Amino acid sequence: MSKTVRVRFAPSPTGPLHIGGVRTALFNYLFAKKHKGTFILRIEDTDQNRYVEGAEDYIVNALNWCGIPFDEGPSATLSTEGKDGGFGPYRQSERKHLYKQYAEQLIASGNAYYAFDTSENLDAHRKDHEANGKTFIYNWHNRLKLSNSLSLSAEDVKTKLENGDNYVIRFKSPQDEVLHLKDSIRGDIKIDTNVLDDKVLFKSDGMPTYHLANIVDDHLMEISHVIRGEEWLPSLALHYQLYSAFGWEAPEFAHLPLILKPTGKGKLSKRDGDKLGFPVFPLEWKDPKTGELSKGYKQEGYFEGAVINFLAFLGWNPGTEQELFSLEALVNAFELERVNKAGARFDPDKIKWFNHHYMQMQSNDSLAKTFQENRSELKGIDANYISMVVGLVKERATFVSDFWDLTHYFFTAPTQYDEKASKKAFKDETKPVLEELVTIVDSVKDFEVEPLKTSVKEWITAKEIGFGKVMQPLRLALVGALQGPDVFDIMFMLGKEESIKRIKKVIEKL
RNA sequence: GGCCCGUUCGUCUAUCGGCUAGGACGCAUGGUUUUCAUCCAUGUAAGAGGGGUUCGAUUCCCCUACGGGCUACCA
Repeated sequence: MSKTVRVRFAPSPTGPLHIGGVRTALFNYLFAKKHKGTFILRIEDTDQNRYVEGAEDYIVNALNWCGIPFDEGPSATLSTEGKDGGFGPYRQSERKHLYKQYAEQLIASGNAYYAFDTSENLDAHRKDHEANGKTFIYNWHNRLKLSNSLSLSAEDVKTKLENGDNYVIRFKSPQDEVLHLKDSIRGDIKIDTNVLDDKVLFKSDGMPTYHLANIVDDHLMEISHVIRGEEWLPSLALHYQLYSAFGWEAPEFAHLPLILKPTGKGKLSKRDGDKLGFPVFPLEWKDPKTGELSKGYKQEGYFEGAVINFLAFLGWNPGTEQELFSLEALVNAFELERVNKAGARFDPDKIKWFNHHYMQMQSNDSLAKTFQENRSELKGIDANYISMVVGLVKERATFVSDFWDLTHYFFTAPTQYDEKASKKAFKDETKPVLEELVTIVDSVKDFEVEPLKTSVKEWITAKEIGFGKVMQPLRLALVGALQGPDVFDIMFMLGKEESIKRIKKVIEKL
């Protein structure tokens, strides 16, 4: 890899960035950083009809949240500022003026031509062919029978253009050639040009299509490696031909495998998330038109490191048995050659597993802070206390949102006791035992975990009461259910007074 | 329909001609925790099918099947 690595992530601002798009961005980022290269964000907004307000901001915010910010990209109104590396602008709509000359250059060199067919006309042809069991391909087979600068006389063409007739510019796909395409992940691919059609390069609305804009921009921005989703593989032949027609050196291509639905057929879509209850977007998204709200990983309580770590392993692996990787570690380990060919199913269980691990790496303080922000019950409670409580339960949690169920009894006394457990633990003989326990607990001068534990245990042993007869009712009195961390940890956190209060409450009931 | 890509445990995957096919998620069982969870241990389960090539194929080639993508003046 001798040349300077410059890669780009080129999404369309047609909505929130899909998790598959995040994966593509991630692989581009990892590759760039691994080779000390540049990661570029380019906004492909050549289709004005599909433009969605806020989508570009969303993309930038999503990349930032994931910790994979771009080095060069559009100057946004947000915190990212402009990051022009001298290759801007980075929005294709702002580069509009550039493309037409390149399309015309192709016409001049005989690689492209004007076409005047209406979409209605073309649709009719397609339907007609389909009805006869044939496939309509706009190429050398029939381009002379259609309305374009190849079939029409020079004068007709001139008149049409001067009259301002609608026209598109199409690539003139060659006849009887075999193209040899290269893909770093898939190896060599051979394509017969006879099955290719004359793709539209320049639209009648004055904008280039993806194909033209993409090639021109990649060349102008000196992109060295194009890493994109597998859905672009069928376009690779056209793109190769475009580079060749311009006389430009093509970058290296790598087509990433797709991310598939957890179950069933097809690639992962927005609906899967709604149906199966997991997000398919990094950040929450509210559709500006319908007002519909889509869940985001961030808001659902996933840690960005966990999401990135999980995504990295969808279609790639380091070849070792290590699975937990920080972003830096991923950068070091990443190799394009180790990317898989086959599509990977999205596994919601696995990403939760990652999240559980990343939870353990978070500091109690930062977890406590989010916890406190998310629960109104915690307003005004000492941050240190919450932090200690979190430390006691975080190993059993996957999300911060699990905390409340796990810890509510640290903040509010139980109002009811688990029915089944009560029947088992609260017996007639429990009352005198608990009464005596109160005096034991009360007598502990240094109310710390160890002295408390020793006093209670010594008492149980000496009186031969039996641990179960004390511990079960005690836990029930404190927690309200038979769950949670060590009872003595809980008592210590609650303090002597509150602990006794809760035990007495049970005594009254018995 | 046409074209292209793919195919190892249920899922993510290792293996670059020598395999008792390894790991992780999930699931199951046991241990720890006098609770629950965590954790630990063990177990469960796989190279689509058929032809070649080879001393030997999960690995290389071909066919079939299946899966996926593309087939717009969308990206």
